[in-house]
Amino acid sequence: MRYWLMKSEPDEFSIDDLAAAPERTVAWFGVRNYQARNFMRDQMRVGDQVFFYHSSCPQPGIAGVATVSRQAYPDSTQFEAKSKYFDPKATSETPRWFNVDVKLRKKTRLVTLDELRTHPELARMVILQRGNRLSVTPVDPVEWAFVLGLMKKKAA
DNA sequence: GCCAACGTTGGC
DNA sequence: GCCAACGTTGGC
Repeated sequence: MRYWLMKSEPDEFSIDDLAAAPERTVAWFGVRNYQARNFMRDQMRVGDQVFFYHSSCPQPGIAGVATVSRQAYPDSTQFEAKSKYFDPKATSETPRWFNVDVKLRKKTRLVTLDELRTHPELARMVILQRGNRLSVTPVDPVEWAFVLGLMKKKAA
């Protein structure tokens, strides 16, 4: 089993939206970056654990824990001409973009980006590296456990 | 709204 | 296959 961090802009889709979704599950469509796609398509398996991260918002940070509930399959929005995720080069025979389904396990307190940065144990987290823009990144098991510990504490 | 970082595109 | 131009991300 692997650990991941997945970014979402709360204006688009927040942890509360996930909590309110049917089955507390959502198709993680719209990823249009090859590296992120490859993580989803080639490495994510049902049962993998996911940090749900709020980006591009006043308080960026990890807002909850989710799990991969369905293995990668073609992202349907790539075929929808009116979608902003439409890809004219994709066909149903040779889809280009894939997504997994993600199910909420629990909303947690917001562990902010600022707070993550204060811990030397997390200095190597991909999300904390300068210039990092990947929306799907692997999380080291030791880092995962450390962040879970932070979630149980009060905000710093 | 700025801008650093980085991915993609397309001319050659 | 190089690389300049352009687009996007995302923290600040």
